[in-house]
Amino acid sequence: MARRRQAVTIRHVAADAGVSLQTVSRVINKEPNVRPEMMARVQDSIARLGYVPSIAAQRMAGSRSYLIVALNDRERTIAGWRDRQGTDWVDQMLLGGMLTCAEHGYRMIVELVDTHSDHIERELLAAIAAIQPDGVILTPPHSENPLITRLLEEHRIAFARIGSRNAGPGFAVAMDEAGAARIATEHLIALGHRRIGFIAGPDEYELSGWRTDGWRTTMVDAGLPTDGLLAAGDFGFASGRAAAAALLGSAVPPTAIIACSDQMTLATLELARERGLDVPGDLSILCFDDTPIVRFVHPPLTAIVQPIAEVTARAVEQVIGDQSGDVAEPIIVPATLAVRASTGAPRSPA
Amino acid sequence: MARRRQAVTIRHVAADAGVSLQTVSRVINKEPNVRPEMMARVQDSIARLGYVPSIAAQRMAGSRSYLIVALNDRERTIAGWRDRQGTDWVDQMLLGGMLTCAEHGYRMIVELVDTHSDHIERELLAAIAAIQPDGVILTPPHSENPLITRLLEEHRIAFARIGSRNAGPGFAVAMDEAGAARIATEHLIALGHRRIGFIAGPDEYELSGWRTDGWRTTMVDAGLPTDGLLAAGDFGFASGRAAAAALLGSAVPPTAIIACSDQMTLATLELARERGLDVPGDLSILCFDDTPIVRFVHPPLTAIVQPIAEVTARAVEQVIGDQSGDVAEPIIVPATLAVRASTGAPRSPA
DNA sequence: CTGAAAGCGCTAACAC
DNA sequence: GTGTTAGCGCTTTCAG
Repeated sequence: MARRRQAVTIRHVAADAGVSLQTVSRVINKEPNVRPEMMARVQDSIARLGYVPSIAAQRMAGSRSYLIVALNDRERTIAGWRDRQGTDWVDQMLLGGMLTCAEHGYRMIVELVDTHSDHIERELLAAIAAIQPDGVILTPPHSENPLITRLLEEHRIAFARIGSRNAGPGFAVAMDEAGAARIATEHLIALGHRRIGFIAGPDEYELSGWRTDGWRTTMVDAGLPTDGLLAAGDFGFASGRAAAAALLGSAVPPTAIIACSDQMTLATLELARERGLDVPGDLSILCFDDTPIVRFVHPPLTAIVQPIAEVTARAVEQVIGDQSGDVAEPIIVPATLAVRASTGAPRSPA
Repeated sequence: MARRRQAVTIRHVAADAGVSLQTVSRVINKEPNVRPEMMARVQDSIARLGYVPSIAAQRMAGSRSYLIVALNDRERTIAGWRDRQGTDWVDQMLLGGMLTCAEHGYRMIVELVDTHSDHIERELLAAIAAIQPDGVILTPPHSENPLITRLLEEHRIAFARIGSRNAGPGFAVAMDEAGAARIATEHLIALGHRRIGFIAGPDEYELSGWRTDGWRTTMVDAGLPTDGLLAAGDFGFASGRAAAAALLGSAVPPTAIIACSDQMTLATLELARERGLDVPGDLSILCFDDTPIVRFVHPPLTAIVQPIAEVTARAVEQVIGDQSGDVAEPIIVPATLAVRASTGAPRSPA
């Protein structure tokens, strides 16, 4: 390795433009109180010399590091990568996060830490000490981890909690779960369905409740029944099968089912197929997560598209723009619906 | 934002342990010539105080930045994320890259730059100046971009070229394309196929040639014919369809086809289906890329699994360990085969 | 509005 | 073996 030194530093620029270091610094940081004429001269030198400030030096001198850390759960993230099921949560996070960071001259560093671990505080502190990020983006399940949020708060590092709506330290940025459930339900109602089943997620996740509420409210608003149309799962395949079996086994089974995870939806599809139900003729199926697997199955599933990229982008904006102090309202980003072949009008009007 | 300062610095540690800054520095950097007793004392202080060196300060003082930049093509990467086809190239890169970096106390920063752009040099220089990475991992198509490799070489930054085998500056780390083609071909031969078609990629990509060679050599070694069994595509769906049509339209059509991209393979599958060919009964199909889409299609496709994570891990190791000077041989990582339902014994022995 | 001085946390080079 | 000195590139004071 070469002993590397900055090729062109602020000193070169200052010399070239015939001004002091300080003036160059002011121009770089877009500070006021610089004559346009000076500014132009300095910027010209910067461009000509191809000068770019060293973030290490900037950080050292007490300014920003222009680094944002995206904190992901180690176990979960690695498992997702190893399984290769095509889940692109991280990719969408990068899409929204990196590009937004870049727009503001920042960079994003992905950091994996164990949520369960008792030394999570040490891990986080080490990352903060080493990187000295200007902000941190928390992803589930870190977003709700008080050990983490407290630490960040104490260290006065701006952070956002993705998937969280609770007020509290840091910015909460989440998808509109209830709204998504409403969109899904309304889509089915518009197709003519009246008995719409809902396979909810586990209670541990707050979002499960929001989604269920969204479905229920929409049904009630439309004057439709909800009794016997709600079943709970744990996001896993087996639980989805059981829930679907319960719904389809009732006296007057639903003509459509919304399931809150791709696995539960696939389970529902499998069960429907086994029972000789045509999809969507006999049963419309709607998935609450637009993973690739959901698109390549037959028929391709109508699905709620989670705006991960958008949510992350908003989170980054908040963190970068942090005019700290004001307790911001949670930011809620709307979801959209990808209509595919698994939903259609019920064959026999219910 | 708080004006943040390092909570606990090398100075605190030195004071706590009652030694000089330099001694602490030596311990941190595992330098020799420190008495075990001193070392223990310092390490105790470090642990107790929870000290972690600031990479900014380390870098400033002329040491390493412990940062590795993974340079990806902007357009391509973003398109992949937006399309959401489930391609997990980036994820696999992160899996291999981040974990290997972490093992060595490094961190990986993903950087997107435009290959086509004429200001690519400026973009790269800006990234280098800002981040001052200790190494760079080049991914296709950057790996073969002389503008990039020359720049890196001039700046004496260690780098690896993923997917490249040419000697030259930087470390070349690639999948064993020929070996993969051999594995694929041998798998089909073992099943009893004698007429095995091959849909190659475009010539612009060197790997196309390596794969074709692997197939041809294996066929010849087995005493099997290759005439009329090779067709070329451009990795896209349409070209794959045309190539498959050409192969299947010949006087004695192949009983198996290997296609060099998922799109071309899917095109082959579609064509087979349209022609009423049973897969794998009438036609075995093997894909040269194990993307999620390939796994969820019916039947799931037997596919070559590209060891992206492993390749990236090796690339990072090379870059970090860079004992520069020695022109290292290209590192070739073997591929594996995921056997699924799209390949089987030919119905009628050819 | 601009400049000069001091120092961020750490390591290289040199003393002892 | 260990400590001391000087500075990395930049921004923060504080003067002019």
